[in-house]
Amino acid sequence: MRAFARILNSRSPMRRQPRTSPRKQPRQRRSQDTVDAILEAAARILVRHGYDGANTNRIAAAAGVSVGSLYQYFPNKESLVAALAARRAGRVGAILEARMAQVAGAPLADAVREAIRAVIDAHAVEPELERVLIEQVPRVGGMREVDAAELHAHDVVLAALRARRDEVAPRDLELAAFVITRSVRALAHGALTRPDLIGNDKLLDEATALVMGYLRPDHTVVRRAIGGKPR
Amino acid sequence: MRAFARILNSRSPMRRQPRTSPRKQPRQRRSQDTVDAILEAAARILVRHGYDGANTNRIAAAAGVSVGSLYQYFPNKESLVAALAARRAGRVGAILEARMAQVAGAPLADAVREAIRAVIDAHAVEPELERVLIEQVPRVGGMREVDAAELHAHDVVLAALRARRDEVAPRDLELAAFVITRSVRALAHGALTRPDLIGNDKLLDEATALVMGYLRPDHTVVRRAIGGKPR
Amino acid sequence: MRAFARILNSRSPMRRQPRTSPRKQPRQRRSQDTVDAILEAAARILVRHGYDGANTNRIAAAAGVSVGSLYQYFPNKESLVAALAARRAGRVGAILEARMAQVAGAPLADAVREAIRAVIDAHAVEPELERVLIEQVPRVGGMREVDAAELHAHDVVLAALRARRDEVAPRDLELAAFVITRSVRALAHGALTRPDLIGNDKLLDEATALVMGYLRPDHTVVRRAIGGKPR
Amino acid sequence: MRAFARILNSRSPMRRQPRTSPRKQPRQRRSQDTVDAILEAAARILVRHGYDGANTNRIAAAAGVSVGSLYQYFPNKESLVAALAARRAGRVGAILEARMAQVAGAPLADAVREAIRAVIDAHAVEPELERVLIEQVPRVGGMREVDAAELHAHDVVLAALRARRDEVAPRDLELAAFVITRSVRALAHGALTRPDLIGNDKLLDEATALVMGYLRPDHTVVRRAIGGKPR
DNA sequence: AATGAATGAGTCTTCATTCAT
DNA sequence: AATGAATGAAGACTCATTCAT
Repeated sequence: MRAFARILNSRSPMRRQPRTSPRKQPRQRRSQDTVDAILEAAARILVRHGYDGANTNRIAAAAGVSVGSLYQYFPNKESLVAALAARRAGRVGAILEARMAQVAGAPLADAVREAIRAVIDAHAVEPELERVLIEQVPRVGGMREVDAAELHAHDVVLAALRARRDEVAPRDLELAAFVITRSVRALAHGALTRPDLIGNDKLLDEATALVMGYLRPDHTVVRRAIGGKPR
Repeated sequence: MRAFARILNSRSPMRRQPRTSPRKQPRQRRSQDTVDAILEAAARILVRHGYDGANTNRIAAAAGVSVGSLYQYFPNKESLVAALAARRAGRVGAILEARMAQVAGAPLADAVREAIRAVIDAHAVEPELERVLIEQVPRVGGMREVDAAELHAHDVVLAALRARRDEVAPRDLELAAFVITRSVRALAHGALTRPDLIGNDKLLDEATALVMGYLRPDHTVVRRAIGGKPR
Repeated sequence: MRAFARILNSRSPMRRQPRTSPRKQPRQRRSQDTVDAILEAAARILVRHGYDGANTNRIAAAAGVSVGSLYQYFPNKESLVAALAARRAGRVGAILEARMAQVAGAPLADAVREAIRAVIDAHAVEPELERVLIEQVPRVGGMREVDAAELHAHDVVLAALRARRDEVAPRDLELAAFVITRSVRALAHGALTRPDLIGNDKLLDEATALVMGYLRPDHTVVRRAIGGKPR
Repeated sequence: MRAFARILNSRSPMRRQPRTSPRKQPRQRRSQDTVDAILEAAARILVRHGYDGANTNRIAAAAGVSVGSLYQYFPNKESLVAALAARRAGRVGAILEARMAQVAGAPLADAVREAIRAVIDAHAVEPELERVLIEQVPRVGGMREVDAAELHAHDVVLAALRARRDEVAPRDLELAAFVITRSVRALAHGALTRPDLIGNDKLLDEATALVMGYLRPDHTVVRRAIGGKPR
């Protein structure tokens, strides 16, 4: 009963908010391979055809499995995007957290710069997929996993700010974390469409200047050492 | 003949990129009313049901016209979103430009603050619709109009930066415009989901601090006069 | 939003009980023709392939219309059966009521016989379709229309019994109506699978004897005048 | 290869009529337990979700076995219903036959009453399952087992009528058996939806009156002793 | 210009059944 | 014997779009 199963999911009139979580955990080895193949294929198709151009049959075919298998593990099309997004968000979060730990003792400017570098790099791994996910994730709905990841980044930043409470100007650290997280992410995403910002540190320089100027307004940024006079 | 129509439109493998511009300009007064009714209905439906839940028949019905009439003025579903987005972008751009002109002679800090206020306010007029558009616009494709609007904002900011070339630290003004435009927009959008930032100047304070810190690293920001010692 | 629309329908865990009522009333002449064609085709397909073997695409094709048109007037497959059943039930009810009116003044035995004849005849018009409907109707769910028709028959019989209150033995007339309605219908249906009972009055004789024996236990039935001694 | 399998089975254009008999007889004790578990689960699922909502995977899961095991004993979904129906029919038949034997020497009126009581009672054991089976059995096809059971009831009644040939009015005893069997079954089924007829002898009284009036039109029924004058 | 009936390709999703392990 | 992952044909249903009226 297709209709029946769906009934359980609806919440708001705006969105049907279908369960985006995987249907069942693969237990056997074979299953895990299947799941991986499906996810890889989904990423590929998504990149090549966009969300609307991707359909579950196509994805299954590209994965070399039957649609049935796909639906064995993913309750619907959206959950595929959700899984991909969750995977990605997890990676970004892990990278960020690791780098933050590394630079915990470094001077603020260095720490900020390295953290931002981590975020930019993390977002640039699979830029195509990244872009599709950015576009599609919001419409796929609640997506608790992704939200959780965003929150995670926010928390990591917040923790770092608290640890350096006396070094930074903003008093409302929660709000500061929001401002920083949002801005840096926006820049990292924005870079995806600006080829001139890829492969060099230009964006990193600017983002660092932006955040440092915010955290330490009295701070003098050395943007480009090369022959530049201090600004 | 849907498939057929698509073939004519497709350019990249990724996206079919159909024409998003209106089909024909309404000339008579009655026509203009019809177009407005359709657009209002589209906005309403989009807000209430999301892009996927919106269908042209439903929109036409909500507008009190027949589907046929809808297609008289809009070549396809996406063009509706495009029109809405263009309309909105136009408004934001106009507001920004006007405010910029007003504060052209004001001190930098004031100018920045007022410009940001304009952007935040402009984005908060119809927050629901705003959110839907943010979510859907990217997937609707190129959307020249919207891109144009974004570009317009960018240009306005760039022009302002050039006019104050000697007052601001960044040397690559184009890049600076990118950084500022992106960041502020991200914050304005982010506010949409944070009720605590609506109806007060908290976000405005922070955004101003962010941008000013970027433009004038040596600048001392007065965030909240309330008992705060200068940072 | 397919899923969305469905949510509204569910009631018991047992059955999704989708709306079986037509989707919209055809207004134009063309529409009515379409609806008729669909219904005719549905009957044909149902008879030839059974409920499970019938699919909406096939029915639409047989009707010479597109699936879309079918769904314009019928929300789902089941509603087709419902419409057919309702139509049929309506006819049977009308015939029964008319005949009842005609024999209102006749002797009880004659009235009973004629009413039963009406029922048997009504059920034998399209025996194939009849059989399919009998089989499928119960599973198609609540089917208010059909229930209503059943109720109608029950009411007609009950009214007749009340009018002849003093002529009939049973005291609980409502219960008697139930017994009679059920039994006669069962016999009429049963005849569908017994070729030997078609085209003659054998079943009519027996059913009349059954009902008369029930209503007037003291009554002497003349079953077949042919050489039979009174029973 | 579902389609393929069907080709092998199809006989009439109307129905594919797959084999409904169990696949193999369980020999070991464990196997029998498995079969029982499956049947119980099938009954449960059928009652709770209806035929269409029941699927073999679900049934297997509910039975605590794998689908594979299910298919080890039942060639297809329909055979499950068939098995259930056969089981039930067998029980009803056995009860009827036994009761008939008991009242073979009793006065006709008593014999009839007791036989009917047996039928009503037998049908009321698991009313929910009963209803599902009534609804679904016809569409599951020929169902030899069930037909056989029906036939069995018919035969038992016919035999009894023959034994009392001189006591009963109808001359065509085969036809009389048909009339009686059908009517009583219809009433027993009908009672399933009338709560007021459950748990008392009302229906039994009426059914007895119906059958006795048919068998002995000259017979005086004593329906309710309470204050009633003989009818 | 408007209407709204008609279209039909396309999509998601299910589930009976098989078969490698 | 049992398992349960995999299969994939099949079907219900939607909705952007067209076009006769």
